[in-house]
Amino acid sequence: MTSEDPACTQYSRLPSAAACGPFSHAVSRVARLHRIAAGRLLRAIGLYPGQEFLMMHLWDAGATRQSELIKLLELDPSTVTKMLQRLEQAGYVRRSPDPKDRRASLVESTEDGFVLHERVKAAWSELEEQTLTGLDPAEQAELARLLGKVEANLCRTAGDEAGCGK
Amino acid sequence: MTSEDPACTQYSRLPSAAACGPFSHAVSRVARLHRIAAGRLLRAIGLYPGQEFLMMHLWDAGATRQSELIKLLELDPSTVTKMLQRLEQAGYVRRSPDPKDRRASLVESTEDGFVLHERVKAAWSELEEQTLTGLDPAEQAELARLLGKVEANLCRTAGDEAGCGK
DNA sequence: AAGATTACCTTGGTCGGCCAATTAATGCGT
DNA sequence: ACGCATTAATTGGCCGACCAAGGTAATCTT
Repeated sequence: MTSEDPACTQYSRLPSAAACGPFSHAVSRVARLHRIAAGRLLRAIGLYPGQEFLMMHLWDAGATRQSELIKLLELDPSTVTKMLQRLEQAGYVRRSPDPKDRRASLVESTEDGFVLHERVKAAWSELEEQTLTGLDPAEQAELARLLGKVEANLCRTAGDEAGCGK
Repeated sequence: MTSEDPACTQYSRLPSAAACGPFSHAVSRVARLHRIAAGRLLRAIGLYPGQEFLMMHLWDAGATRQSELIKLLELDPSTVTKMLQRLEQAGYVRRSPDPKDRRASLVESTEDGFVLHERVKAAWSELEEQTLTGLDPAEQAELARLLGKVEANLCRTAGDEAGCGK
């Protein structure tokens, strides 16, 4: 293990990226690391990053219309379709046609799916702890506040074209 | 300032995700929105999100060994390979065998690639502005500091297994 | 010098995510 | 009632990103 390039936190010799948009750069890096951490934790319980959100909604709300999931997760319809196909094949999810609307389909967690609930909660707690280690409550609150502002910013600029605003 | 969260984030009726890991959830959302914003800006100039980092390094440092790019970008080797294949086919990048090491290959930006430089810088400035709108300098500094801590956290937990800490 | 190890890159597979275009069902307007 | 727009979901294509395996070249070991 050579410690040649502590690539994680060296802003010393960053490329133009840092000069152009240090925050965007930081956000990208944190996002990637966070995703990796989530992926590692979720893999152990048989899910891929992204799927846990969908399952959480299902655990939370029971049978849900697919279009509702799309709105809730703010994802592309095709993304949800494929995710559901995989989750269904994995046995964590069941889809049935909505009797009220024959073009819609209702999604719900299977028994196997519910089994994951506790493990996913544990994994997320672990992830949360990994993320926030060393941040005192005041810092956490400030981070939450600032992330909220950034999210609102990005959401607004994204919203004028495609549906972010629920 | 409280949970008046406009449109995008209704923390009021969030699923278990928020209860389990509000920060992880926020990070995921910000990451996704940020990526979307970047994608929208980059698309207009012929790049996909992620490629701009690679090009920036090339513009910055000239001909670079592929393995160096992998270390710099902290990406999987196969990711870089495929990205380069696409960038090469798009005409933005040129690869040549390294005379010093016949298994390595040197990557450099083409003329067409350099043309993108200014536009990418502009796009990133725009992205940075979109991200940080409404944050005063003190908030920006605090956000940078906190993101740095989070990054270090995630980097550390990622490092004990695979290649973040090099 | 021959063999084992490591480094560099590629291929093939999987997933999340997007867009564009399609089909099917519902609803609305006249 | 009929036609037309809207909504629900799917398919196919593309890209970023990961892992697992593989092949070749350089280097270290013996």
